[in-house]
Amino acid sequence: VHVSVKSAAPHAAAIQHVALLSEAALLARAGALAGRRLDELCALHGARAGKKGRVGVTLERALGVEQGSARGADLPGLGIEIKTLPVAHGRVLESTWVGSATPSTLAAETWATSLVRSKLARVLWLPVEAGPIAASERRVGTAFLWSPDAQDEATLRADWEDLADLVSRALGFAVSARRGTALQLRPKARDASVRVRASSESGERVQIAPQGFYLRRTFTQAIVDRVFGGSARS
Amino acid sequence: VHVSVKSAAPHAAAIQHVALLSEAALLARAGALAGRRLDELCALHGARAGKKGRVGVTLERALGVEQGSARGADLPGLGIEIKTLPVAHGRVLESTWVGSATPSTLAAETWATSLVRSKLARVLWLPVEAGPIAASERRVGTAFLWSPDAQDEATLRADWEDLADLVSRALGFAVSARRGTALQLRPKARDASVRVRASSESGERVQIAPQGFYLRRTFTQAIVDRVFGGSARS
DNA sequence: GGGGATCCACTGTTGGATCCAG
DNA sequence: CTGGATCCAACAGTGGATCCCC
Repeated sequence: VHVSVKSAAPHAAAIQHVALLSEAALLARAGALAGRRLDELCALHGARAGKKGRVGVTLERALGVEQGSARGADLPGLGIEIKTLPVAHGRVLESTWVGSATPSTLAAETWATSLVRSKLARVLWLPVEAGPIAASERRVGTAFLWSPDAQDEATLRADWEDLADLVSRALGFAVSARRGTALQLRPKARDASVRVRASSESGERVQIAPQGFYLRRTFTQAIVDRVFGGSARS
Repeated sequence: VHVSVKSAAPHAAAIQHVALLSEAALLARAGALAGRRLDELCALHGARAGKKGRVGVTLERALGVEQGSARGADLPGLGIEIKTLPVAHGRVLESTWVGSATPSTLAAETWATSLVRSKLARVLWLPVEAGPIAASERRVGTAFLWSPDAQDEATLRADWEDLADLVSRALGFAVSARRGTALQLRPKARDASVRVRASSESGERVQIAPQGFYLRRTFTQAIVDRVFGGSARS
C-alpha cells in the first residue's frame, strides 16, 4: 500500500481523531487548550482565522473532530455536542446557536426524538474570551461538560414544544425572539431577504424566512455561574 | 432611483434578455451566431472558456438567456429548451443530456406531466463544431427549432415509461445504458463514488448513484439528417 | 462506438457563530 | 441589551455537457 500525499494534512499527523475517544479523554484534550490563544491554535492546526463561526471550527479542529460529517451530535460515537461560549469577565455575551427550525423536520419530531434535545443532552462548553479584544488574541478558557438537570430539561421541553408546534404549522414567521424562556427562535440566513420553500399544515407551498433555535444568553449564563460559582473567569 | 454598479455586468448593456422574445426573434438571434467562433463569443459576452458544459453556458449567454433561474424549460415564457449538439462533418458525436432521473420525482410524474416531455417539446438545437479542433476555435453552426413528431413522441414516451417505472421503484441501479431506443439512463455525478439518499417503493431509505436521461446519439443524428438532408454541415 | 466516468461553475444549504441599531 | 441581521467556509446539488477505455 502507499500513502497519498494529499490526505496528509499538516495537523493530521499530530492529532488523532476522537471518534473512538472516551468522554474523559475528550475533556482532557479540551482542558489542554485552556489559556491558549486562538492564533496559536490556528497555526498549530492549519486552521484559517476568520470571522464569527471560524472560532468554533478552529476549536473543533484543535480537538481533532471531523467537520460536517454527522447529523446530530458532533461526536457520533459519544453523543457530545461541542459549543464555544463567548465570555468576558465571567459574563456570557451572546446567545448560542442550537439548530435550524424547519416545518417539515419539526412536524416529524417530538421532544424525545428532537434534534434539539439530542444536541443539548451532553455539551462540551468551551468558554472563549470575547468583547473588545482582537480575535487572534482571544484565549480559550476552562472547558466543561454539561447536561441539563431536571429543571433545565423541563424548561427546554416546554419552550421547544411551544415553538416547534408553531413552526411545524408554518407559523414561525409570526414568532418573535421574545417567545420562550430558555430557547428562542431567531432568523438564520445570509440576510433578511432569504426565503426557502416549505409546506404548511394544509399542504400549500409557502416561502419562509429560515429560522433557528438559540439558547438565550441568560440560560447559558446560569450554567456558567453554577460551574464556576459566579467567580470572574475568562 | 439610482443604478447599482455591481449589477452592470459587461454584457448586460449589449444583450437584452429574451424572456419576452418571440420564437422567431430567438431563432433570428441564434442564426446570427452561425459561423462565429466560441472564443469570439466568450470575449463578446464576458463568458469564460472552460471544459465540457462551458460551451452550453456561453451560448446561452450569447442568446441573452439568464442561467439557472427556471425549472423546466430554459425560457419560461416560451417553453423552449436550448441544447448544443457536438457535430463533425454532419455527424453528431455525443449523446445529449436531458435531465436527472430521481425516484421521488419520477414516482410523481406521468409522461404527460414529465420534465423530459416538457423539455423536449420544443428545442432550439445549436450545432457546434466538435472533434479534434481546439475548443476555442470551434464554430457555431446553423441553429434550428425542433419538436418531436408523432413517431418521435411515441418512442420517447415508451422509453420514458419503461425507465421511469424502474427508477421510481429505486431499481435504476440495475439499468444499463443499453436499455431504451431513443432515451437512455446514464450515471450523472462528479465520479462513480457519489451517492444520494432516496426512498424506495416500500419507503426504505437507500443510497443510489445519481442517474440521468440522455438522448442517444442515433436519435439526434436522425434529427440532424432530416433537417439538413444528410449533407455535410458543421 | 458507446457505456460508464468524469469535468466545471454556480447556487443553495448547513453548521459554525457574532454584529449592531434602536 | 437583545432581537433581528449578518458573516464565512465547506459541502451538496444542479445544469451544462464531453472524456475515454473496453
